[in-house]
Amino acid sequence: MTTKRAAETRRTSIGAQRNPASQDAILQAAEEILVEGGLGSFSIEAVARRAHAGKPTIYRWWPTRAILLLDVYHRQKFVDIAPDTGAIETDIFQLLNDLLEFWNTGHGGAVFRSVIAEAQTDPAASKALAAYMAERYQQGGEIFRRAKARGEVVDWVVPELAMEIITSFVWKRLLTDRLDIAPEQLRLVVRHLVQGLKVP
Amino acid sequence: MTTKRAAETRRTSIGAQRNPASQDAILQAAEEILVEGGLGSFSIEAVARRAHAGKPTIYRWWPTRAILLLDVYHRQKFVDIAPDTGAIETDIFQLLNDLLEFWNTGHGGAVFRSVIAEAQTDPAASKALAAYMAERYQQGGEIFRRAKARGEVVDWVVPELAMEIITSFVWKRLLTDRLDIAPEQLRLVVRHLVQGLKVP
DNA sequence: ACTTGAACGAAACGGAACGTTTCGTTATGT
DNA sequence: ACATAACGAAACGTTCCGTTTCGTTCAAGT
Repeated sequence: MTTKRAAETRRTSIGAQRNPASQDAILQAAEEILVEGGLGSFSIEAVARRAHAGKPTIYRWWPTRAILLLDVYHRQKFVDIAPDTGAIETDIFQLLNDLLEFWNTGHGGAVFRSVIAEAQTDPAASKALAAYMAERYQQGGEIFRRAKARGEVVDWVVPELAMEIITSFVWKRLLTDRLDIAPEQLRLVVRHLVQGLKVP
Repeated sequence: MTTKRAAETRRTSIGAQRNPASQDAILQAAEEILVEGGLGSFSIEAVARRAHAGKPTIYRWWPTRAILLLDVYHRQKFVDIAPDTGAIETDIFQLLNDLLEFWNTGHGGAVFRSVIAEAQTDPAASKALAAYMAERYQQGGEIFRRAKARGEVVDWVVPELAMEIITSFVWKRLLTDRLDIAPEQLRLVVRHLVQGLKVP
């Protein structure tokens, strides 16, 4: 008997290389803690305990709390950022609807909230979040580029800016715990948002 | 000599009542720490040190960090939430412009960011923030009620919802450190936001 | 006038999480 | 075979938590 106890469950080194089992266990534990208790109960100690991992192992691969959070966040399956229904209004409705469903039903909402909160403290997290969002606007802007090509949207619309404006609303709802938006209410919101962008 | 040292600078009890001097010193120290170092360096210990106050004094009047933050926040001088220029577009432009200036030049931005971040951890802060925002939308909605009375805005516009949508954009900019919006760019944003709400 | 009681700043408490170091073990790469 | 590196566990000193204890300074009630 080489170890004192719990030898059967203890993960150990697989040599001079990263252990994927440890990586998975840590990321899963981090996500679980975040979803169950929110950012308030999220600590490296807690993650290490839950994952049965050593703190140095976590610090080796995720130097800061923010980096670990972002890694959890990026593991999430994401919704289609640029649906193509043929009309701008239904495109936006579907985009926001998918996003709300992803945040409400999955773990995405809790994790994303935490990332945003962390970005208010950690400049590195803030930068990473900004880069990510810029990419999202770029991709999502495709909705408006298509609509402009169809002649559905006026020419002064800036696709990336329009995307930012539109997603800002659900951001705020996420951060203020008011994601329970009924479909007809969401339709009204979309109307407020895109009515003025359409060609009269 | 009754005290050992620093007797000349030490605030003391003024009897069985709250000491306004201590209250001021604590709130000012809290604001300074928040502005200088952000929420990351904001702790009750740090505030007590800076204010030369005892921790029990702080905990007596501000039971939680969130309550202290909200108190600092409410001390700020606020911009006019419902300017009346006679036209919806210029009303909104002025509102957002004033808000941006307040956040950029004063301490309002840093403090408000911290309140939002704190609300992601503390449910009580979240509730207080939600109540405050609801009141703001109610007041700011006056812009749209006036515009509707003038026949400038279509009838399906919901004043409070429109206000929430419009302020969501600057919220997101505040939280992602991108408040440097040039006047002409802000004018473009306002155009995106209100063009569709106007009577054709 | 005297006593009671509450607020004040300072100091110290036990507990939790921080980020780091030390250790013995495991297994890869040379 | 041997150096190297990752692993989990344990312990380190530090910081902040929220609370308690202490001696003081006064206002309020008797």
